[in-house]
Amino acid sequence: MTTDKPDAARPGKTPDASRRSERSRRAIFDAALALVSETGYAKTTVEGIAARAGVGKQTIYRWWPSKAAVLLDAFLDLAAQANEALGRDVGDGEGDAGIPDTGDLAADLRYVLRATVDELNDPKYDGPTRALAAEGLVSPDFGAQMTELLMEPQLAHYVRRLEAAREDGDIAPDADVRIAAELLTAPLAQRWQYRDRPLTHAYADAVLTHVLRGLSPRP
Amino acid sequence: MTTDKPDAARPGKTPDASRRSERSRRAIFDAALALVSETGYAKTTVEGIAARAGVGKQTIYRWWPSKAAVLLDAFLDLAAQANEALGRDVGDGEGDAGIPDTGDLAADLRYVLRATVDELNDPKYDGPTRALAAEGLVSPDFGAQMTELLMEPQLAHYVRRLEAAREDGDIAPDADVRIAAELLTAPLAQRWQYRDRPLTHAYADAVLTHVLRGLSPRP
Amino acid sequence: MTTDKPDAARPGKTPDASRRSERSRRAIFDAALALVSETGYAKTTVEGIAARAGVGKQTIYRWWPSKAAVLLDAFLDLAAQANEALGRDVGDGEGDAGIPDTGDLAADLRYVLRATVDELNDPKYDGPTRALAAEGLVSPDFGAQMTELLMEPQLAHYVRRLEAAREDGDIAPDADVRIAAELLTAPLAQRWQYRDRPLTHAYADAVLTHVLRGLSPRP
Amino acid sequence: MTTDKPDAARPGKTPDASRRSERSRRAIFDAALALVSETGYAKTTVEGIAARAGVGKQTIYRWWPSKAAVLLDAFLDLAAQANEALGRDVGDGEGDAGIPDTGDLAADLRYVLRATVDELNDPKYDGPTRALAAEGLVSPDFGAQMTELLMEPQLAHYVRRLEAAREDGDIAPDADVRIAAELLTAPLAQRWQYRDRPLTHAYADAVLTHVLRGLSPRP
DNA sequence: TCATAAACGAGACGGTACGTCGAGTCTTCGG
DNA sequence: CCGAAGACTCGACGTACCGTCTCGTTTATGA
Repeated sequence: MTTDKPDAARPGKTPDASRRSERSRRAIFDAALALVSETGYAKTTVEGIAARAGVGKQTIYRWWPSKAAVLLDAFLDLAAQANEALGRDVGDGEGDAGIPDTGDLAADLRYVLRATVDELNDPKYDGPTRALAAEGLVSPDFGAQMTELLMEPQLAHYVRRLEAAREDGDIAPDADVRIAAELLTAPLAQRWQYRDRPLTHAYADAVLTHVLRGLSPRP
Repeated sequence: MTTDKPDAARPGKTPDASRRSERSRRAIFDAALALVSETGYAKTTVEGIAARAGVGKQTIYRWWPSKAAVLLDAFLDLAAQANEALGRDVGDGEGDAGIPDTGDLAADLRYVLRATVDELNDPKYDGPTRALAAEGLVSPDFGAQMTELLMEPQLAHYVRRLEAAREDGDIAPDADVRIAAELLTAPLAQRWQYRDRPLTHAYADAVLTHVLRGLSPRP
Repeated sequence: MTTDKPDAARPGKTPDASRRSERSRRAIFDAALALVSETGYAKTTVEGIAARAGVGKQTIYRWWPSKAAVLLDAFLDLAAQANEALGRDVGDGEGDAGIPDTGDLAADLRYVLRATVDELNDPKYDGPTRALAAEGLVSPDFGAQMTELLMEPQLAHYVRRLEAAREDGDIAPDADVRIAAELLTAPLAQRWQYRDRPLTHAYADAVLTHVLRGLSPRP
Repeated sequence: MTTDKPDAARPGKTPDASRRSERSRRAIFDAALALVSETGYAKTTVEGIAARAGVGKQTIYRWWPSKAAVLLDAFLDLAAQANEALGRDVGDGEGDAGIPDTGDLAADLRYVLRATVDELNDPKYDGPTRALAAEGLVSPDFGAQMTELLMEPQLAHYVRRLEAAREDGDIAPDADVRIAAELLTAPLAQRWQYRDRPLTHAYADAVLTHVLRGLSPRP
């Protein structure tokens, strides 16, 4: 779930992960998220995180290669905690619970899309999310990690639910579920990114309606 | 077309735009774009741009408030040049030509979507575009400017073409053309951003197909 | 007189000395000397000097290669000022005034040796002098500079005065004036260095007596 | 002979000296001397010594308060070994053997002064000696220890030999033997320190000649 | 047509943060 | 149960850029 695997990834001496201070790790995550929320990503410095966490700078550089990596880990940790709190921690600990399948495709998707909207609007997530997205846009390696750890798992849930729907005959047999998933999520992300129009439940519902219309089986 | 309007916007003494050196302006744009392409946005510095352009640092700070603003202007300038080269410089110089209306909605949209794909895949645009998007994600003011100057005009073209189609009866009268426009462009942007799947003409066509199916008038 | 000649000595870009801020230079000297006196050399940091002088660290590193070099310059400056204050600024500005020649060798030497004792006992000079001597002991290049700029000129004065005395027949014609000069100064320096016995005028006089006895012309 | 007496000197828990590893002690001395000789005092670090000695850092800090103290001990140990090798280890283990008294004062002094010159020129001793002297110059406590343990015993030998000579009538009865001792040793130390002129047997002989001339009894 | 005021190149300045190094302390584990 | 190993906090290092501020040097009107 985490990214701090310097085992073989980074050059130089490899620190002994078994001796790592969990106390410091937590403090660093808390400090990083707090600072990004309070002052924005650009003004958040490694030095600041260390000071706020009551930790030596070296303890950060020992375990992460960059500010962005710290934040990604902190964010993943946050997400993991959230899932755990939901009592839905299933399977291999990968966390996310998937999309419910009540038999009513529209209702199920509406539920998760609205949840996504709420999350994107939550200031607690907004700052860090923007920071990560920005970093991922600009640095390919980091972006690859984000896509793999955050984005694709998310899309996979949609794909699975849509596949189930296709088997149930709820959507056209020739529909491309991957594309359908992207049609559902991308517009929300774009509104969030552009910031010029409100990102609301109503908007999510409208997107859903249009997409489902295109997926419905022909008579 | 450009953003350098310190006339009333910035505090302090206003430089006399009429005496501005066009030579320096061009050199700064070229240097900025080159450096972003070559070394990435993060490693591009104002000092570096100035050195490469053979220009004093102050000449940059005199006309732009930040590295991002320079790049945005450089990018807009690049786009303007591209449009001019196409011989389509119409109207007030806003440049973009809009979406052709041949009567065949699918064909028209396919054309522009494919062009968008090509542009996103062009390394000349990729670096600066990512840099700008990243900056916009993280700094609201800058993002607002980007949305207003780059994104919304783009979406507006889709909206206009789709409205025309609706009047022609090519799509359902109750379709929300704004949402339709977002459904068309957002998935492409997302693929470009995620970087884990190829962004191809075929993909654009598939997205188009799915969206149009949802828009088609009911019999 | 000063050491800051990066013209050809240091690698990288050479700063333009003509644009140098005299204000900063003075502030750095003052801060450096004050800190060394107050807290000792080891606890004096470049960062501390910069802060105390109200100067950016880079402004120090731009002009000096190390803490020790700053201090050497500060010290030379101090000495130059002292000489200037004495109204004895003669010749090429090298400052030092030489040893008086009243015709009475013993009296002349006693005068300067006692002055040296006073200087070594002056807390204002003690700290910086020890710091410089320590640095010179350990780093050959720096030591060479010190010897050349501080020590040898000093010895040269004694040598000149002794040569005059030899010509006057005040000391044996076969006496080695260089060695005599070293015999006069080295014991004082050693007492100062060892710190376990007081360095007094009486001591200087006693050394002088013994040395002169060895130099006196045989009857 | 050694300095490691944390018994009452240092705060905190006193380690049990009886269980101390002689193996580690030796390894630390060897490593310290080797590193100082090879890379200089400033670049020698406690971490480096520990690594080279195959010893934990704590094992050094348990027994010595500072890098300089380690080196002083190592140096004293080296000197003790040298004396032992000469088979002259007499008395309380203080080591040094004193100056021979063959009846020929000049010859005896020449012998030890030349030996001193050789020692100062020996690269094995040069590095550590400079390091210790530098530290002693700058930190009074350490300097006091050095003076007491290294310098004064040395001078005492000269004083004793000169007193014997005075009793034998070889030098003037009113000569100050302490000052004479300093006149003999200080110039050598100074040449070694200044490094700009060769420190040779001839130089030692010349110093000796001048000093003895001053000491000789008046006819 | 030239005087003069501006924009310009250059780059030193006071700062902030970087990423690294070592000091000295504290904890864990193996012989 | 000592000692190697090494992670920890702390603080300074020397570097890179930031954005501001002079410096002469063009340059391009407008008197």
